Amino acid sequence: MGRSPCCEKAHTNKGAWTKEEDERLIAYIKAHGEGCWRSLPKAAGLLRCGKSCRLRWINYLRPDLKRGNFTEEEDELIIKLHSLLGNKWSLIAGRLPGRTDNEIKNYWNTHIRRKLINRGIDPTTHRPIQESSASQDSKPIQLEPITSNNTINISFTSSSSTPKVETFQESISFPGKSEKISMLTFKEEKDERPIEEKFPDLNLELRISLPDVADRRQGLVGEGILTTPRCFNCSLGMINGMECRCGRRRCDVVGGSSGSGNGSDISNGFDFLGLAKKETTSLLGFRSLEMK
DNA sequence: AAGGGGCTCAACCGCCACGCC
DNA sequence: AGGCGTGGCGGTTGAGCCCCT
Repeated sequence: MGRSPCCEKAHTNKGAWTKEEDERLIAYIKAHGEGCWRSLPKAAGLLRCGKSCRLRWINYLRPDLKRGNFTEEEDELIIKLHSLLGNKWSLIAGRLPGRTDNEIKNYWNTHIRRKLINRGIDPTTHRPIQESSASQDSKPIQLEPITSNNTINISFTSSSSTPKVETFQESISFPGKSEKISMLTFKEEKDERPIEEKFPDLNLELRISLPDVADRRQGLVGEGILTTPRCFNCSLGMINGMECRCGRRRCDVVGGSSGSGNGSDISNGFDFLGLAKKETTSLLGFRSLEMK
């Protein structure tokens, strides 16, 4: 027995959305809010799968989407975030207001990959292509916090291993935001041991200062998409937990983020990538930072 | 003008995580 | 604890467009 289909495929439309379908979906979400995607198509009078409705809304119809070309700043930010996170498109999208994971994924595959290859950089490993293909002897790793306001601190410390390293300091700025990531990168020298073995008591900590979300929230309220301003945690997608300060809950959410709960609140010590879903600590799960 | 190849990006598919019962 | 339903994510596909010959 295979998996049961997510919806009754025999009675659903597929392929490109028509203008009328778009209008129906927008009207329904404006009236009733996002969420409960499975029942939405029927309620909205759409012959579409709930997933398809969700995708259409998130990737195309949301009012806070930024259409148009990526800027050079956004390019560089995507590259740096990708070097840090790998193909975690939703996390990357969470740091680019108005951009969707699908959009960034497409843009990466069509533009940035080629751009990096032209620069002689392997788009997967972010290392020079010759070096990358020759060996796996150096891994870019971020370490040691650079603490100040408006800065993401990324710590990577080990008390028991002291590899010989070259260090680089790098900053990632966020377009239209005051925050930036500062990090040091080091290259290890010919150490073939797996990362867990090299850093047995690995301590990963990600924090970020309060991003400026007022403009986005204001826009949604102005559009009539949000009935009340959401608390910061809700605006980051952390809608369903103790973090919520405005009482909003899943299915009570109207409009909002791409659904990828990213971001942080430095005052509470949330992980800036929204990776610690259950445990609201600032420590990241190791799986979330797995290196590809 | 035609057609073939490459590119773009919206949409789909399958899997996984999480919450609820 | 485990099954089920649902939402979310990343990889892939394919229609439409563009450019070159």
